[in-house]
This record gives sequence, structure tokens and C-alpha cells, in this order.
Amino acid sequence: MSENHQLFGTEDLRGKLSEHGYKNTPQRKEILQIFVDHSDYHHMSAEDIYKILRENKSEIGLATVYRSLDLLSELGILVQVDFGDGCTRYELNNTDPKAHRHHHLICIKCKKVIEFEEDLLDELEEDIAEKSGFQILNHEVKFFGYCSECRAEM
Amino acid sequence: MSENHQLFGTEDLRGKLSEHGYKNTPQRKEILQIFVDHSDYHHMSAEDIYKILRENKSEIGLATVYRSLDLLSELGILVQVDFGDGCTRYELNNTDPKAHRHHHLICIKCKKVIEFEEDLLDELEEDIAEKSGFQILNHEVKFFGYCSECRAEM
DNA sequence: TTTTCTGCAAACGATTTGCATACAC
DNA sequence: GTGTATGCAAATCGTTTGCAGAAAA
Repeated sequence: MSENHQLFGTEDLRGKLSEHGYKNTPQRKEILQIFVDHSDYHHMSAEDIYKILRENKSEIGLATVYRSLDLLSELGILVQVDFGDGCTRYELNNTDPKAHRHHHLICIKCKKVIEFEEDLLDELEEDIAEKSGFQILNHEVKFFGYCSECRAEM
Repeated sequence: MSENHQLFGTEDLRGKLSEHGYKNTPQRKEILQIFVDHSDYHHMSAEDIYKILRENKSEIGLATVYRSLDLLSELGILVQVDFGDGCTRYELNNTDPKAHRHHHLICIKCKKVIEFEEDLLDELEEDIAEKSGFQILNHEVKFFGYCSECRAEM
């Protein structure tokens, strides 16, 4: 349970928040906790989170969900993922360099999204960081094309 | 004018359209032409296109712009780019393997987007195509982090 | 002629915002 | 206490859709 994630804990959150002058509210704690508890789910949308909160009998409003997701992303605790399906999704930013990075093949015909894993970009990241002064926390790679089914129909 | 782009021409468009059972309409031609004429602009949104059409005294409606951009993307003539700023952008899919691929550094604090160029992924693409049966037409790489200015303020 | 396409306006859905209240510090 | 955060509802904005007329094939 504990060896494969240094997932974000309550204390880490408190620290990051106060470090940036934000308040440590129960809503922010609870929303982050959902990502920790559902770390198998990959990329949840604001509505997904809101639905889970409802199931948990939580009173957190949808606007707060949006505001918290924004904030947690800005702090680098979550990362945004976008499949072009019209809603932003979020996932825990696993900062472990050994962690799987999963990326996406997106079919431009049927819009199917296929996940795959790779770890090729670390070297490139270092290079960019050095040249641009950019501190990279995460990367996202998408390949666009036709999936095998759509190719068969062409 | 002609040596550095095998940009899409009227005949190419006609061919791709009829090949897929779509009609060759002046609206589609005109919208594609805007991308050819503004190939320096990189990633234009539906509204950008609509604005240019208006300046050109064209009567094409916004809904048609959206429908055409969708179609041209599905045909692999355009590709979608998404910066997480709430609107989808499009650009010509330069199929020349020697062409610059430009990718993006996105600051999670100030949302600034910085372009950079690289050509590293061709090998990876071949590998994926082989294993998955996916025909890759384009790829998109985004790095998320803090830009040098935001880092300075932290 | 037949089917697809267009333009318009209305509908939609994700996200944001204003504001009064509640809460973290 | 003081300023930030929350919850609600209304507003916003990009995008999609229904439909009747127009135009490709």
C-alpha cells in the first residue's frame, strides 16, 4: 500500500498551501483525498469529482471543485490532461522519475483514446530546462492518427 | 513561394473529400485557403478563422467553420492543438517528415505558452505504429511547469 | 434528383463569476 | 479581526444541433 506511492498526504498539502499563501481548507483536503483514493482511475473531470463527493455525502459545491482543481494544478500537485472531448481532466502528478508516464494515441476518426506507456523524454526535459529556465513538472505526449479499426474501414 | 511547402492545394482537397464521400464546397476550400495563406500564424481557433472570413467579406457562418474544421481534421489535413485555454486551435498538418515539429512549454502558474522545436519522436512513432496498428499522422508534446519568470517570483 | 451542406438561431455543457456568508489564520 | 474561501445561482463562452432552404454530385 505504501511502497509504490509517495502520493500526496495531508501534511504535504498543508505545506504547499501555506508556502504559497493559500489556506488549508477541508474542501481542498477532501478533493485531493479523492485523487489519492482513486489513483487507479486516471484523469478525472470536475464532474467526476463532484459525483464522488455527492456519493460521500459531502456538501462541497461544484464551483469549489473547479477552483480547487485549478489551485492544485497550479501548485503542481495535479496535472491537467486533455483529450479534446470538451472537458478537462486531472490526475495526481506523480513526481517519481521512475513512475510510468502514460500517454495517448487519439484516433481522429472515431475519437478513441488508447493509452500507452513510455519513459523516453527525460533527457529532452533536462535539455529544455537548461536552455529555457523552465522547471518541468510533467509532460504529455499525444499521437494523432487513425486507429486500426478505422483504417480497416477506409 | 513553392519550395518550402507542399501545402495543401485545391486539387488535393477535392481528392481527399471525394475519396471519403464528402462534397467539395467553396466554404471548405475557402477555409483551408486561410490556413495556407496564414501558415505563419500557427494554431488558429474557429473564432480566428471566422474573423478573417469576415474581413474577407465572406458570408460563411460560424457553424460551418466549426463543421469544416472538424472535417478537415478528420481527414488529417488539419491537426488540433490544445493549450488548455478553453478553445481548440488548428493548424495545417505538415506531413513532410523533415518539417519542424513545434511543441509547447506551458506554465501552470501564468499559463504562458512557449514554443520550441524538436524532431525526436520519429523512431518512437514507428515503434508504436508497428505494435498498435495505429497510423500516426501527427504528434503533440507538451511540457508543464513553471516558467522562469514565475520561478523568480516564488 | 437525391443527398449532403449551409446558415441561422436556439440549445448545450463546461467553466467562471458576483455576492453574501462562513471560516482559516 | 481580517482577508480568503465557499456555496449558490446567474452569467459566460466555446461549441453543437435542428431545421429549412441551397447547392454538389
